[in-house]
Amino acid sequence: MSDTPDGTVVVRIGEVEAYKGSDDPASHAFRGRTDRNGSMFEAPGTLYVYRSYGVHWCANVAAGPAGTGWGILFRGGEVSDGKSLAQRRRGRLDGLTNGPGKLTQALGIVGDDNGTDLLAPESTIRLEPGPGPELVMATPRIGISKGTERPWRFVAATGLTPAG
DNA sequence: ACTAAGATTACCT
DNA sequence: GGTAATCTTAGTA
Repeated sequence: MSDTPDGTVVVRIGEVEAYKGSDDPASHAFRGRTDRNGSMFEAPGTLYVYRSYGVHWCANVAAGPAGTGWGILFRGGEVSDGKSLAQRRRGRLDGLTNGPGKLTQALGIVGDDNGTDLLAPESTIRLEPGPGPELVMATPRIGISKGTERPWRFVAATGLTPAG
């Protein structure tokens, strides 16, 4: 209910995927640093934004020591504040953050935001700590053809396991 | 220089 | 279930 008046969208991230740089054939950083993936090689906390399928923006955070190219892709979450702004950005009322491109659009992140320090208090785009999930489910990552044997997609859950 | 393949989404039948 | 949209990198010539 408490939409922030200054136009802020807050999302509780509930689904991520890990990409381990040169050790991970599914990673954009597997073959080393390029113009596109450079920010993933910066200090941990640096935002890496890439154009997906030539159409959507997807957002990651550099998550390893500088130079490693390790990163975390934000895939989904729940809007906890600023829902009306997220709806306006998405152009619809539902399905606001259930996918990497959708989540990024709901947060208003675009290519120009690539390289932002998500841990700096003055950044307009920030990553902040919050209460952890009750349960984390690990599954293979979505939409990749290599490295599928690694269960590096992590989904927040509560209550009982899928098996019951 | 040219072609193929993507860490996806929305809209069509 | 199928497909268009259309940017970047890698592989081939």
